[in-house]
Amino acid sequence: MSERSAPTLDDVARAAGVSRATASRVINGVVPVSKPASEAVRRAVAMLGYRPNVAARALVTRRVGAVVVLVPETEERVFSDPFFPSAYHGALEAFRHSGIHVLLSMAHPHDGVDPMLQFFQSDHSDGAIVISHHGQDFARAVAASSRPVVFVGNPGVPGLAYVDVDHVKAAATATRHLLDRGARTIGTITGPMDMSAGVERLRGFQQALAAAGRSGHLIAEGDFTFAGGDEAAYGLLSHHSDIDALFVASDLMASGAIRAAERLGRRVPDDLLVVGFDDSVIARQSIPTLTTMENRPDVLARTAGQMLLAKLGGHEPESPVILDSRLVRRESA
Amino acid sequence: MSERSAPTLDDVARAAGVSRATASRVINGVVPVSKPASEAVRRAVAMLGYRPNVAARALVTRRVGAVVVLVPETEERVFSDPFFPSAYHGALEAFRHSGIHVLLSMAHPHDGVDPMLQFFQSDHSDGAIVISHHGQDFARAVAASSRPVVFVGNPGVPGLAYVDVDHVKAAATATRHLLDRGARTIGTITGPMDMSAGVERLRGFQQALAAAGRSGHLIAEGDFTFAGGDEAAYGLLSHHSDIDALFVASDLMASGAIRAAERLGRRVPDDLLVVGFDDSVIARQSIPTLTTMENRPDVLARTAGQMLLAKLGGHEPESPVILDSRLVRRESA
DNA sequence: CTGAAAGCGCTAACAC
DNA sequence: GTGTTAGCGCTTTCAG
Repeated sequence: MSERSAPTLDDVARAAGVSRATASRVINGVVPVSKPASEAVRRAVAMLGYRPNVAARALVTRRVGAVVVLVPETEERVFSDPFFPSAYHGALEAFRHSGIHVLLSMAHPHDGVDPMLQFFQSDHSDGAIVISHHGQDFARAVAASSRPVVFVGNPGVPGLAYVDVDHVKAAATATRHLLDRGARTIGTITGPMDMSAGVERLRGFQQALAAAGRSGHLIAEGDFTFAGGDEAAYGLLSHHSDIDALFVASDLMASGAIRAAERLGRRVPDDLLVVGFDDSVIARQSIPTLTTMENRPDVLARTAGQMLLAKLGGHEPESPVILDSRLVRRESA
Repeated sequence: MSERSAPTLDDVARAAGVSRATASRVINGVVPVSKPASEAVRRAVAMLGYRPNVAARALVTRRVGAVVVLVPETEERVFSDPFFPSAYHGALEAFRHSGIHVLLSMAHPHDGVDPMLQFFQSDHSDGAIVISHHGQDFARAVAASSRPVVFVGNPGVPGLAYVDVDHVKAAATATRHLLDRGARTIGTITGPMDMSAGVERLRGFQQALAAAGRSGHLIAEGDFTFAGGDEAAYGLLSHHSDIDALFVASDLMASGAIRAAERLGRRVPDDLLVVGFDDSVIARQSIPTLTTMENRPDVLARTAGQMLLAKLGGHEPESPVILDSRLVRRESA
């Protein structure tokens, strides 16, 4: 309520009996400054309760001290798939001792990604990590900014930095596991076809099947949600009663698929083997527990954060960074 | 990559053949400006791809165009209780057509609330909505800022604006419902005792019991998490086998309590009546479905947002705003 | 090691 | 209606 405006650097300098330049130096820890001067400034800062004005500072340094995690998915989805909290956590970790804040921005159910884009392009942040983008438009729009961006997942646009999992290989591993378990007719519930993770996991599935001399045409497209997995599996299983195994491109969808199977009177794993993807908490909570491919959103995002940090420091990180995945065996297959 | 720095207002003005002031006027939609001038400016903006520099603007207007939702809980909790997404959604709605961005900030599991506080006090935002604070320190610290703040839930500090539910009344309603259903021995799992919602719901419980001539001493403190509800209920029920009804201060805890009851061989609602609080998605998904007290985090946060908007506009909103709650009957009681 | 001075890009009086 | 002129609070050459 005290309407006397906040103390400025000038006030501090005056109170400390030094120039504004010197005060600035000690506050920013810039090297050459004498002990008495720096102590006087420190005292003045404490006494006045001085806080640097970020706008003024940003105006000259072109740095605001914050980065943003851009998730072009609706809040509803962000809050319902454990992938995102984990990823956000990883991002937070990367910037933990950097003095840089990590903001989170998601799409509005009605307004879509425009506000996010606008926020980012208004230079409220020094850079961005993009997680779970669809298509290439968003990637392009984000990359058009003058600030550095790192993607989690291949943006499909040359020259943009990203971290990713080897989805093709991971999906092939999952599919081979199903074959090894004696599956004869394997279907898949894919991720969205406008996401590289969706497309590549499908490709891995098909490659593994082709390598085994099988055809991989039992495909239903999902959207990485529980309901989407349920629906896709229901359609696939009711049209193809001979399917005895399913590779599902995410755990959340896999648990939806299991529910669909139950509705159709098929038990997992007895009548139907299921392998998911992500090894998220859902895989452990599901009944039966899910055999799945490891995926570490926290590591992905942390790595992306480190790459972004490098870029902010003027270095160009190696890109892409591709993480490996391994099979986690549980009850469902 | 183009290293030529971004166009400034000066560039726009020059390209449009007007002064910087006029350019600024049309960009900000300030009234008096001639048609030809405004069109020339608009063209120049489009041609140059001009974007206002928010730092420079903020420096003079003292407005950054963003508010923040401060949730002093760990990300883990924020992402696991449906209360928060709903609240965030409400906040978003309030600012939807205001041109003001709504950021989300939560506590770090290790670093606690300090980074949040620092972020807010660094004036990265124009104001804040605080949701789910514990104790009074956080409220005080936030309120010490020069920017407006509105709380969801009574901050317990005089003079601070807030929206809340009438927890006492709601808890009493829930408890009376249990009595009406013939419960003889009613226990409660409370929220944290450092939160007003926790304290007041307990008070309502006790008042209702006292009014009915019963004693309300069967109390276990919970922490609004699933595991906390499970644990608290387990302890309470195993020490007091005569308990035949439970008022649980949140749905998430109530579903934990049901799990505990099952472990103790008691079925809900046959052996044990349970009333939750929040009417969240959990109440509908739970088995059995939960009888609960309505609570609308989205409405609470939207209202808080409207109040904050009023404050930003220089008006002082009426405070507190107290919302009513009603019983939602389902299977558990 | 320190101070003086020049802006960063923008808005807001204030004149015209 | 429009241009001129001050700054907003800070960092950063550049001299000393």
